[in-house]
Amino acid sequence: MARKRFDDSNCSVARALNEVGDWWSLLIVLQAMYGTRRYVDFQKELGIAKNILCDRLGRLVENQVLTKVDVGEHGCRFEYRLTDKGRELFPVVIALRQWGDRWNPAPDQAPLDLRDRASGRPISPVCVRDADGQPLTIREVCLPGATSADDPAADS
Amino acid sequence: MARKRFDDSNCSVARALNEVGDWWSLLIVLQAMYGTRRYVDFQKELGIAKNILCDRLGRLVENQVLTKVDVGEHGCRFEYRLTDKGRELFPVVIALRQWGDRWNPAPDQAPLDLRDRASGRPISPVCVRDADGQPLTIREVCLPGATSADDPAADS
DNA sequence: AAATAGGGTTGCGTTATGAAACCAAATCAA
DNA sequence: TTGATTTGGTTTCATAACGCAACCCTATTT
Repeated sequence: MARKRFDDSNCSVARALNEVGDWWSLLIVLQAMYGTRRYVDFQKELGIAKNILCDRLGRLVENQVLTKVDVGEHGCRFEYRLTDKGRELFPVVIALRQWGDRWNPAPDQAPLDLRDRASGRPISPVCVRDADGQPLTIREVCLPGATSADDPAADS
Repeated sequence: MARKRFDDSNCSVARALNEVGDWWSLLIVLQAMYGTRRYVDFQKELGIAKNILCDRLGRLVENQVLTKVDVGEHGCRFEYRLTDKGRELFPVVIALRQWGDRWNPAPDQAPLDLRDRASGRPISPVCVRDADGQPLTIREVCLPGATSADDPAADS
């Protein structure tokens, strides 16, 4: 009946998706990372329905991904700002962006490249690394959650 | 009316979410990374409704995240296997898992730790790195998609 | 031939989403 | 001081998605 939630799942991915796993939440976080803070700006940038935006902002605040701050300006009374928790979604968002750019490139534009503010050089692809910083593929990692002895990476 | 899709969005995150941004798709990919390949096993492990599972598997195959392989075994005629595209969601899934473990730890169990299969040592936290491999926070990265000059990382 | 298992599809009721209308507080303009 | 604007919502309602159970078809065992 009700959409399944994963609050009590023993899988941390499921618990994470419970907070930012719907269509809009992660896009709101992304937009916040781009600097958007105000309700109307989220609405304009994302083209999201107002009621859905209210719901998602409220839920993100509730889950402490955003904080709602009263700034007493003209008709701009609140700002939604990333918390540390929200800010730490940065690798998730960037990994997703890189994946999207790699496998579903926009037909008419170059992928946006992110650069180190200090050096101006492009950032590296986000990847899983071992303790020494060497990149690891899925084949080289033990996945304790695995339910079979099969190689999860095989495709033939 | 219709749920919004982002096929033609100029944002690669939105395009990525279009393929794996719903409640179930990324969990199916995760389960596939754990080694699950068969329809019934996905259903058992995830507790997902059969019609939804059909829809999601079909969509993931359509988007070339999984391939459907006919293996002529007893009552186990198909396997769904990760493609290269699907396998490259590894950093996304791991980053999300680490975020979930850090900010929403399961009350009754230790976070599953992933280890380098070769050395047996735990993997590093997934993070965004500069060209030299040094970790970068959001404050140290230029975000060309930014719509304002505000510091997106500020929380006060 | 009958039972079983895998892999679905179909109905049906509940929930979520999207668009537009409406509402209320605070500010700005006249 | 009155009225128009802006921000940040809530309400209403139609449509789409989800969850569950029941059913179906094929292939394989027994």
